[in-house]
Amino acid sequence: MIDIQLLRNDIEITKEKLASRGFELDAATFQSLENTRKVLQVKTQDLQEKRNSISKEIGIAKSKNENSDALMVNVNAISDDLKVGESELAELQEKINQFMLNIPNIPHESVLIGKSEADNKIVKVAGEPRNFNFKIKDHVDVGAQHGLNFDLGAKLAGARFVVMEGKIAKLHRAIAQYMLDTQTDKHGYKECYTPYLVNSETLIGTGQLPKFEADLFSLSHNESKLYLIPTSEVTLTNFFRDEVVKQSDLPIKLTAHTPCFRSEAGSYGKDTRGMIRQHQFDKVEMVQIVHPDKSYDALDEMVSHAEFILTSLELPYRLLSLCSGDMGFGAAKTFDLEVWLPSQDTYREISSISNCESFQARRLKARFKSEDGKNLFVHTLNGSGLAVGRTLVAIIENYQNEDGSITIPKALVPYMSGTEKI
RNA sequence: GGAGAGCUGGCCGAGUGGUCGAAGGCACUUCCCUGCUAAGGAAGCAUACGGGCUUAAACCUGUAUCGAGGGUUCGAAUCCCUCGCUCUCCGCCA
Repeated sequence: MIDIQLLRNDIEITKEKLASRGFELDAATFQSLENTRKVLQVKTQDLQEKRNSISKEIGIAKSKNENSDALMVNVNAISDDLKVGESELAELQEKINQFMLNIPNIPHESVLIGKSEADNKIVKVAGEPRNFNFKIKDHVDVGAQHGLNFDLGAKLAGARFVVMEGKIAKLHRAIAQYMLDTQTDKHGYKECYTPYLVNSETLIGTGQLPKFEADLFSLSHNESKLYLIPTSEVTLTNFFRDEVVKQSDLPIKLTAHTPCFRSEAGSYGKDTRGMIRQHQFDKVEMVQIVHPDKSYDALDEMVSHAEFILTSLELPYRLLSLCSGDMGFGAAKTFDLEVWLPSQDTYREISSISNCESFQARRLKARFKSEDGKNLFVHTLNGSGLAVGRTLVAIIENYQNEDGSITIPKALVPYMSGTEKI
């Protein structure tokens, strides 16, 4: 959620900034809601004040055994107006709240203005795509003989699900373990295990709801509804919902390896082959909760933490700075890491690292107590470190051999019980 | 699944219809005293959102908040209903 004061004070400037990411702010609606709110709130609070003070007098009168009939008449006279005012005000505030919840974050000033991924800026290209002296296969074909089974996934659950068996399942696990160990032991994140099902408040906190319900899987439980997490950013960041942490506790760095569930509504026909786009995939997520002055340093740091995985796995990649039109709903600035996929002759996203500034914190009421005793919103950041499934794809393709075997990247050999090739 | 107990400020904990945003204690902040440490004394110390004033802050003022939501009442932390969560016992269970 953006700061409502930005709309009260500088709505035209804010509207312009939001337009750069393709969001049209309905300023007229906001201003009319806001004008009504102001009048109604003052009126209602005024009536409440009257009721409270008369009620207090009644209490005093009763305790002295004095007659309070006249006071009762007074207070009854305002009660109808008050009831109407209170309910209208509540309704109006809910409308304003919904309006605010549907506004995306404002891009940081360093973000390039652009419409789509075509306008993203390549910051860095690292590693050399390997020269193959044989006809390469994609990960589906190479993986098939190692236990990567899409037919079985489809049989059990439908399209966009996969079963891994044998060595490929072990490699998948090895990748996740390696990432988790690296982010904890080397980069100082605290390892966490979290629920895979969450309630709607949690998803509102990180911004998936109310706007992106269609992207989520959900299930009903008793009277309520639970959602499968689309990323552990959701659970890790929500640790701090309604919390005030000490300034000295910052920065807080958390990581988790979890499955992620996405309905992929609206991506029909996209990446239908292979495991680039699955309903269920594993990811090692990094989250940082930081002081507002430090969030852009933290962003750079997190990019380097994700890059380290690619570098140490010796996978060619590039780093992109996303333009305003391609960023996610809650992000003020985002870097994507893309890994080289030889079968597609291109780079594909394998990590996305965002600074949400105070956007999520405001929804979450996640604050820290500053040195002068004030409660201020923290800044929240999240990034993949990395997507496990896509890393598996990248390894299968980049490390494939002519005979169909796959060389295990050096960094993963210890996690494969010493196996150097499968 | 059955039975019971509970949920109050950063923490502990009083408060069963009225001057309660909430006693008391701990922690914390400032000051005083004490030639270290310790002890003692005074004051302050929840959050959110409005309105006023203001460049802003400070400040003044109002409203709301005692797990959440609804109800009764002139008035609810306190009474009623629904839900959530925690704990104890029983049953079942990986």
